[in-house]
Amino acid sequence: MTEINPKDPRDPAAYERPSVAVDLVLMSIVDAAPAVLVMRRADPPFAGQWALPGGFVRIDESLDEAARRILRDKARMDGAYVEQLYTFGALGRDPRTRVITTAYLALLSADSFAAALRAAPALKLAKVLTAWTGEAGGPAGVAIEGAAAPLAFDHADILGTAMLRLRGKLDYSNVAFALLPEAFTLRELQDIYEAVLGVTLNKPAFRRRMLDKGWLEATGARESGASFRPAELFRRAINPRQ
Amino acid sequence: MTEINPKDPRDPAAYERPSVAVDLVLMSIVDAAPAVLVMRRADPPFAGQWALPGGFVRIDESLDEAARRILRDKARMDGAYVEQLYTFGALGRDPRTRVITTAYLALLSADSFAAALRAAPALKLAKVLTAWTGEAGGPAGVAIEGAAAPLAFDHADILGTAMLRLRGKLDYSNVAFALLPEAFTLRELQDIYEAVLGVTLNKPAFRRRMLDKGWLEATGARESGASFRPAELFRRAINPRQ
DNA sequence: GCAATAGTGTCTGTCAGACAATATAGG
DNA sequence: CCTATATTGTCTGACAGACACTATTGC
Repeated sequence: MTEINPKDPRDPAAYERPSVAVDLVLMSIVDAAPAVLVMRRADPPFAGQWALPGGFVRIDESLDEAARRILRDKARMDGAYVEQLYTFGALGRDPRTRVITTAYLALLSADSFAAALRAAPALKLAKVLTAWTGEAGGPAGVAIEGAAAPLAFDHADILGTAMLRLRGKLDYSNVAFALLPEAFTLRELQDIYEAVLGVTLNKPAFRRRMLDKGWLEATGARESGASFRPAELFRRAINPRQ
Repeated sequence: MTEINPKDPRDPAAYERPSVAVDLVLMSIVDAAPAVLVMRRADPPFAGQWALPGGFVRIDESLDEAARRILRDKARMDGAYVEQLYTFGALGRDPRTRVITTAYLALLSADSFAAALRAAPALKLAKVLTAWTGEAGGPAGVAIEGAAAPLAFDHADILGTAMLRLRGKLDYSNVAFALLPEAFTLRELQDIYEAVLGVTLNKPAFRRRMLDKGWLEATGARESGASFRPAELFRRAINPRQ
């Protein structure tokens, strides 16, 4: 279908084209630890291994649309927080043929995460294994049902990049809210920060800092069910002042 | 050459493939203002308009290699600081055919910038026009020889993304050094920060902060040629403590 | 000595960490 | 009242901004 004419470097049709895919890093914080949704590969290459959900980009959809479609089809999910992460274009990353993949990062609340696991049986929860070795970043492994499992392709690199991005954005943006349900307590918000950053934070200071940012709005409601003083529930402010 | 078989969603060959390109944002700070190198397009689409240097990714090179090759071929430059910026995959961004482009950001010193302009006559210096409208970001225009000029394709979006990335990384990384020559004064370093952030900074505080970070190393040498007290020259520390 | 910029000292307000004290739900 | 956690108050040290002061070069 495509005639290769290597004579004209300005003509897009003069180049053999790579396949372009989108892979999703569906992350949440479960039991105070980062977790990601993976699927077991049925076919070669890497048959039997775990991989991030993904798919090829169609010729009539944008990259963002492809990410949304795969989120919908493979995780039965709509309306999550999604942002482009990085594009992986090394030569040997897919042994079949040349595949360039643009990874997207989606952040889900623990509730949405559980809902996706119920709605899409092919998905499996994997805990992210991160050696917090300084700023290096590097690839991140996963553990499934307690046992370390290798990831297919370069998906460990993708996951490592996702963890770095998430850590980096916590400080200066409000992505943390994407990992929480509509209403949440300050303790739950702090748990998110501590799980992602891998540190323990000072409670009064954290409280002050968050309230001063103006990102939060009191709902007036309180937690229920605990046998001690219930915490106040907050939500994301409608008009956050920057 | 490629047989389309839409029946098997797992087969890369089952999808019509987009063209994949790489575009470079070659940035520097010239006369205390952000500047970028552009080329005038000779052929349609957007013939006569200005565009970022770029090219199609070959089937036997990685994305990073393609960026380096284009840097070498179009800007006659080697060894600059280069990082991947973002991948632009909207549907109509190239009127000829489906082209997905991965943009790379390269940071150059004013000296390297001038050298590239001399070595590659097709390149032209363009001043970046940024309306510092809050955090929005948005597209950024350019001015060439004092007159505003439209950019081809979605290159204004790419440039806007580059400016945002540069601004964001100044605070927590040492990218500023990539915009300076080997040896530089603290005033020159501060000029970089002020030009990129669009603010004026306090001199003693800036000095303290930079020296405390441990990224700098005194060379022992001093500026020369000025008719006033010469400033001490620093270089990037070999073993920066984080 | 003069001009112009480099570099330093000091005060002050802001803010995060530490830690203690108080508040409040269920039992 | 007791337990466990939420929420608040206060002290303190680190640090950035402001601003004045001293240092040094060419002329």
